[in-house]
Amino acid sequence: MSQVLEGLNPEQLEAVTLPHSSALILAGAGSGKTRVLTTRIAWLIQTGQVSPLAIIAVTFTNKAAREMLTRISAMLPINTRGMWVGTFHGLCNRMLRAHHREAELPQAFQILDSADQLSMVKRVMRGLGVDDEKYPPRQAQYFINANKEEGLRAPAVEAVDDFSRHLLDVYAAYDAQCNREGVVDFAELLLRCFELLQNNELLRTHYQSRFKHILVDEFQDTNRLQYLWLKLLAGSTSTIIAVGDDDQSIYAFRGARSGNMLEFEHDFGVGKVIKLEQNYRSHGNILDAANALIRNNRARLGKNLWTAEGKGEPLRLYEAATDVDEAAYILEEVRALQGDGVGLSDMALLYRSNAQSRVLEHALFNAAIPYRVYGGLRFFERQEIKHALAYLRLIANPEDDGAMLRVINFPTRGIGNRTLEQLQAGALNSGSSLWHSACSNPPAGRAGSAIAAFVRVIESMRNATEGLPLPEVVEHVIEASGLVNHYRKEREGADRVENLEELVNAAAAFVAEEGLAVYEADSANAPTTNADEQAIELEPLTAFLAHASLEAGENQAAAGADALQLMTVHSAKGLEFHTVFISGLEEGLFPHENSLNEEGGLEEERRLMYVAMTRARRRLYLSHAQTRMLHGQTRYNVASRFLDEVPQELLKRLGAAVPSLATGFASGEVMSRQRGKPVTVGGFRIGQHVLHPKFGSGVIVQAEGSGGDARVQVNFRDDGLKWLALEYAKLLPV
DNA sequence: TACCTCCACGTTTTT
DNA sequence: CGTGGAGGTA
Repeated sequence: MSQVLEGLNPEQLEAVTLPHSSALILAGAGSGKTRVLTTRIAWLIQTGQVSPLAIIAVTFTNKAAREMLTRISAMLPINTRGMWVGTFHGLCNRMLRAHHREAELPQAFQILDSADQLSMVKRVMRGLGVDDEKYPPRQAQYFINANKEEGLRAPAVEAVDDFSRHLLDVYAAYDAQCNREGVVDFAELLLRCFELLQNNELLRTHYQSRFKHILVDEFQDTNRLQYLWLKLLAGSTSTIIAVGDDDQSIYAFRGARSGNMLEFEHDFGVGKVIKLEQNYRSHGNILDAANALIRNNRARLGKNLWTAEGKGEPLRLYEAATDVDEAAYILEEVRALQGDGVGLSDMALLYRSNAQSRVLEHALFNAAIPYRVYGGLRFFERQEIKHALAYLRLIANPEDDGAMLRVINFPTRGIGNRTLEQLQAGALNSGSSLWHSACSNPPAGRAGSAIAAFVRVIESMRNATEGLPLPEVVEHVIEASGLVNHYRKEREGADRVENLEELVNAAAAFVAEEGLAVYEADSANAPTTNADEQAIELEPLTAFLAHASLEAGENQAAAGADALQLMTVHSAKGLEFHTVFISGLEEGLFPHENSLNEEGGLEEERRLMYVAMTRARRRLYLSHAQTRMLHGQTRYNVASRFLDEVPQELLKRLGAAVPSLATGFASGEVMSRQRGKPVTVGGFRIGQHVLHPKFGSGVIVQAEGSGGDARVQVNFRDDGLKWLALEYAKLLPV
């Protein structure tokens, strides 16, 4: 028996050693799914069943892909280079580079990130003369992506009304412009790759027979197009091992369809679904609470986590008077835990939406507790970095109008809007790129010479960097472009200069580490029907630019000392901590009010809560505030319904159980206590919890009038905000 | 061209 | 309340 199998539980073992048939593995939180995936790969190879070249493993994030490669390397003394392990986008990129001609792309095609895509959409809309008031570019961008992710090109989409007809025009023109410039967006990577396999039988059968084993992580997050791509790649001879957890599907809002799991079972004739239900992360009480909560969802495949460990501590529920009070409480507990030896970085402070972090950060900052907020700007998304990349893109491909527009006047060179308009008109007239138009028929006069100067800058950069190693190319460009000089002169530019220098290091690291290897790997001994695949020799610069687009860098503030982890529940997925604080558990916030009108919205919110709870290993805090400042006004919120769905015997209640004027309305009283004493209207006061025969329970948020005209606004847990006349409404104080 | 003021807006996010 | 984008002015 192979030693990689040691220590697996029966279900894990079954999943790892499945025969060559497609399977669905329902893997709960903390059940060792990554271990199962990597061990299966190791087992397949070690037992000599398949060559590493016959395996393709797909993930959603680069982090997950790296983790997988690291673990495989630890188990097997082989070079993992020939193995295709990566994200959907990364793998499609790899395939498209190898077969760029068949895909009708330049080999050095550039990848647009969301921001690049948006500016392209804006540009196209301006060209078409579409009113961007009536058709917000963001919406057009969403429209394009949503359709691509359904596998639909513009001509395949049916226009149902005038509005969608306009958006379709934009979609078509946008695609045409991308083709002209030789650029692709994220969704295009997948769609183009899908179409490549669909239209080219030779390539399709080649890859279908090569990749005998397809393994997919986080399968519940696949969208329509990703599923179609997988299906096409599998053909009739390959098998797919799909690992996922429908209870952790929290990305429906961006097109993920956990329904793909059911469809997969059907399409691939999956007989038995393997369930990994033993949890190796959390104590029993935490799991019992999470299980009880998620049982309230109807749309489930069904699964119940258990642990061999003890029940552990009860969950702690804190009811705070205000958001500030909530923060103060959390801070106190963090300090106490720190005293007990729990590291700050082993504690996470979670919230539903980013706006909630401010109050928490403020409190932490004042208390001088180190913290780290996830979800800020990432390295390759920074302004100065994008500028530098735009120069590099222009060197690699002068047809790239987006790059040209970004830097033609940055640093400023006296090329204003007027000149730019002339240039764009010229390009539009001749149907060519801006660069071409700038070279062949530049505008007359001063503007013309400014443009000629810019053209010379780019050309001399291209000449000077030809044949240089990548880091030196980058170094030359950040200097010769004038970027470094520009930011040196700026007041707050020091950080930006530093980042530009860091870009040189990033390029050096890229060359030294993986970098190009991925593109070269196949040449060794891949059985191939295609000459291209054997000789992928990508320019280092092109590869680096693709890397920059596909991996925007760490999604967090600078790593470093031991720090408390602050993040949204979404970004916490996949992580675990000794202690987890889930804050803002209030109706309207979590579940978020916007979700209540959406089909399946509440269930997605509940899965989100489930994900949040299952992050905790040992201790879980749940908290809510009666009063919270949001969008500049004080809101009174009822406790989240999710708190009622947790068995009460698992909870230890702390804090104010009953709202009281003394503690409860530090900020509310500014409004309600105008003349030294609390305003009461017909025996009710603002912030009071009430019961209505039809609408159920709620909280009084505002009041106006008096006597017979007295009206109060109540925030009902189920029906939202309503104005009620006290004379008629049968309100009961709670 | 740079700065400033005003206004609108305000889930979740990876590639 | 805070931010970010747009538009206007020096």
